[in-house]
Amino acid sequence: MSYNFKQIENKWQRYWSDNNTFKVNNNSDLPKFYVMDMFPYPSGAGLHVGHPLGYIASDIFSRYKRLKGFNVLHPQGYDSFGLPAEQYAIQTGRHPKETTEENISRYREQLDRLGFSFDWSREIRTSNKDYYKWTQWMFIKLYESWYDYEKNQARPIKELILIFENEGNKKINACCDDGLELFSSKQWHSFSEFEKTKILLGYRLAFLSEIDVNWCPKLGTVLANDEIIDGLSERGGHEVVRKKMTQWSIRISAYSQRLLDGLEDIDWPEPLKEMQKNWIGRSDGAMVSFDVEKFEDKIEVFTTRVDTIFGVTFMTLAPENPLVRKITTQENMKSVDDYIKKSAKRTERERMSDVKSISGVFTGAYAIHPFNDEKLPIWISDYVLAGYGTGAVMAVPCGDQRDYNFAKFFNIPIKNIFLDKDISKEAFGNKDGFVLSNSDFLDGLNFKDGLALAIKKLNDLKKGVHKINYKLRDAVFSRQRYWGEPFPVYYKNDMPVMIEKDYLPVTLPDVNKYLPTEDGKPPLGNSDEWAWDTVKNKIVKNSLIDNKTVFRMELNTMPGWAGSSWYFNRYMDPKNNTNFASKDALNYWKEVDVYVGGSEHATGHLLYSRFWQYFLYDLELVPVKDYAKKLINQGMILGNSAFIYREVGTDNYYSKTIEKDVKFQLVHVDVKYVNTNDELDIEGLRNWQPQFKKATFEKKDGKFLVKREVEKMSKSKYNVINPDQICNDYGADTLRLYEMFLGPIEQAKPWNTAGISGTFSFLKKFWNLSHKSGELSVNYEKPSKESLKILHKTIKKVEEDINNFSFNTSVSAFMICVNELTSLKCNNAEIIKTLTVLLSPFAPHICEEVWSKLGNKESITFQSFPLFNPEFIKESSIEYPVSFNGKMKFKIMLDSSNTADEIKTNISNDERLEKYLNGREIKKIIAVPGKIINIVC
RNA sequence: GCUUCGGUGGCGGAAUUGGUAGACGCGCUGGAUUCAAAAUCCAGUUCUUUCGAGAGUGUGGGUUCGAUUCCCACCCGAAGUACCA
Repeated sequence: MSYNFKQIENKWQRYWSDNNTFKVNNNSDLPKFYVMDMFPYPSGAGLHVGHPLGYIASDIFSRYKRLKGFNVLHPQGYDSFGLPAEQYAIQTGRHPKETTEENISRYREQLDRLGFSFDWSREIRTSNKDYYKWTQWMFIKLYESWYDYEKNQARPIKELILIFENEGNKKINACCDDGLELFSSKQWHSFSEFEKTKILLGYRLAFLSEIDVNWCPKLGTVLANDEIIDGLSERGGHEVVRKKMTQWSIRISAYSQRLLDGLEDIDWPEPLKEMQKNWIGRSDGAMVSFDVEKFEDKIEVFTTRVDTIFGVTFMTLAPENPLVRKITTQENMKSVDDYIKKSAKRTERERMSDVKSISGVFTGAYAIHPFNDEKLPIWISDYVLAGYGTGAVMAVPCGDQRDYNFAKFFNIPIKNIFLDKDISKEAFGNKDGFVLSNSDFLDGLNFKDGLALAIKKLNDLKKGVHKINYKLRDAVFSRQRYWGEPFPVYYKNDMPVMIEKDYLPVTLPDVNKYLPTEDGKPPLGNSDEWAWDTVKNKIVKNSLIDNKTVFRMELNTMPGWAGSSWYFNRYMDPKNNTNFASKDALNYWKEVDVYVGGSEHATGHLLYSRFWQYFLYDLELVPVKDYAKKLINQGMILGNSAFIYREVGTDNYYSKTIEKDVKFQLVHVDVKYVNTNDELDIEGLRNWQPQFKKATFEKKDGKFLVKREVEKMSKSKYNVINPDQICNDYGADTLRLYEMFLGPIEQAKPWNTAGISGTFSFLKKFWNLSHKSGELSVNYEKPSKESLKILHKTIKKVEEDINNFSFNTSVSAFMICVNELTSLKCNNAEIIKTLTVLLSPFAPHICEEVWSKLGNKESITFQSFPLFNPEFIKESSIEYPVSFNGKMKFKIMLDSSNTADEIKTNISNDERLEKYLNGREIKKIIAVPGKIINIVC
């Protein structure tokens, strides 16, 4: 029997599990190395071949680092709270906990078949109460902290209270923008407890406030900005509308600048950093204050172009701006009111899809230009966003295309402040290549100087300041869902109170149904045991609420990103019950050295978790600021979908490229009924779905061909390839190698099962190096020079490639190596032993088998990675290509130790030179030792 | 629109600081083995060709003895983002 992958893989998977081979200790003299994958959400569909791509890469790297003598932490867990389990619960009434557990065990089975070296003793699940106890604890920490903009870090709220008691909030507010009303220390002391609580909420990092949220009626919950794609919910693609609600938020905006700066210190993919930069959206500009005629109120605007301030001809407010109703004149009230109502009704999606049409109304009020006291009409329009800046803009039609279009549409004057620039057709929006004119004291200046002078003058008048604005919004932290972490919060006089740490976790109550209550409360409102007894310090029946000792609990739960924002710290010490991780464990493992996962989390998890770690770092709860030094984004493996042509309204299907004068529509068919030549198994299809049972299929030239298209791999597209199937047919080692061989790890690439035979036969050839007719057959003599050369060439290449995460080229290197050794008929034990260790990170099962057959008792896991010896690949003579003017003509054998001059002398003596010179004169000979000779003529 | 990444055979993809373009694998063609098939092995496989050679890495230009690689302009594709003032 030759290479029996089934038996081998079973044997070694059992061996690793029985011997706890991959269990890792927190106490070790070895240097540490931490390799982590983004933990999966255990969905009901199970894994397809795309999922393990990143896990295979990280596993190869982990196994490589073990061979290199590191103490490697390579854990895995589950992000097990989330929407799909809850949607399923709504449909079936089954507890999400049950279905989640089933999904997890299916995931585990699939993962185990691939031979990963995870330390499963450290498994974590975000939905376990021992885990979310600490998520709740950290939420309390966020609640009990405020952001000190002067020191630029989070500090305990107790210290803020001390400051308020001593000096009020004057100094604090001076350095932050969303400052609240000023009060003195005396006033602070005079406030009631209720008022104090309310004021403090304005400073806490976790706070409760009434805000505009993205409400998804279909899902019955709010969503964060990153959970909305194209104005529709990421999950399910439902409509999202704006709505005012009282919600928990996290003050991530306080960390905008640090999150931006921190990108410099981490080795993350450039495109991903770019996405985070855009999301944070820093823009440097000024805050300008415009007086409003006949009112005390001022309009604050944010602008990046103060230099164009003399080009302002009107002001525009967002319809939601609270000032609008106040300043609108009587005769304009009706049209303004109608406009506000109309735009409030529009969904985000409508607003977005309707970018081009111009709309707005005049309020009848006027603002006053800060420098020349000109009257500027105040308009409202929904091209101004309430959520960005101050929800108001100073409109400069000559310099901004939107303002320009608006002015043209409503016949508002356009003033040209750019010297000799034509603005009759469009605005001049460039920041360079112009000189200001018509601009009073700014005349003759360029962008940079104009900007500086305008800000200075505004400063003098106390009408404007330099200001940096960020797009990054505070993150909404409440979800109206069941399957998430409950808040450790109860309400006393409608003000939130945190449940003390000693009584955590606050466990999720059971409910009889998972939908919102009749009166629209979140699902937790269905529980009749969700009240907090402040005497017994435990959850009690709702009927006991008396608002004296028993209080109502928070009904919302936390969002999916809560649990995933800190899980990398928990792996270090996952069973700790007195702390989220011990100081010793945190100090030993510090941070993740290599983090592998998809770039789709760029502006979600990967931003939130950075923020969360900064916060923990500020409170000195973790020893490092950045939790992941290096990040690798694995690309998606795409499916190769199959379609057949159906005549619209009939059950007639046609082969591809058939010519028929009828209307076709494309119908997905399961790829398992299509062979590698794109031919459809019609009989199989008939049994697949009833609609095909009696359908007619018209072939072309005796064949029924499908149309192929590359799409995302998904159950609904019937293009899913299951890794279990591949493991059955070819084995896990082949699958691992093939997934790596497909192409660069970070690139998206289509799956094509046909190509897998290449890696499969590679493993068979590797097996046959040491086996003859099923028996071990090796020689123990001294290895030949040639075989050593092949081996060391491979060691060098493979090690370089692993360090560059270029696994596709290292698989190629192995193939070349085995092919060459095979043609040498090399079955030398020493060579095979070394090669086996080298290959073991990629194909661990077969390597363990060969390794043990060669007489080794220990697992190959902790052997030493082979040392590359350059002596073996040294060549005394090399074939040099000789080219004329860069065109290769012939080859010449020369000594590799020759200097450039010696090479030149040698080439001059070669008789072939004459022939190729063909009478031309040599101008120059370029020789690079070991590489190339070029003759310029 | 903006930002980022990419464009190389029939296909997936290689190519160190600019130095033999197409490694490796799939597919295809021919051959060996076989009663036959599968499996395996060997040879070939960018295109054109008068078999000398010529052209060739999205297009056009530039730098260089020499460009897939560097520079400029453009075309196409993917991802992200968007009335962001």
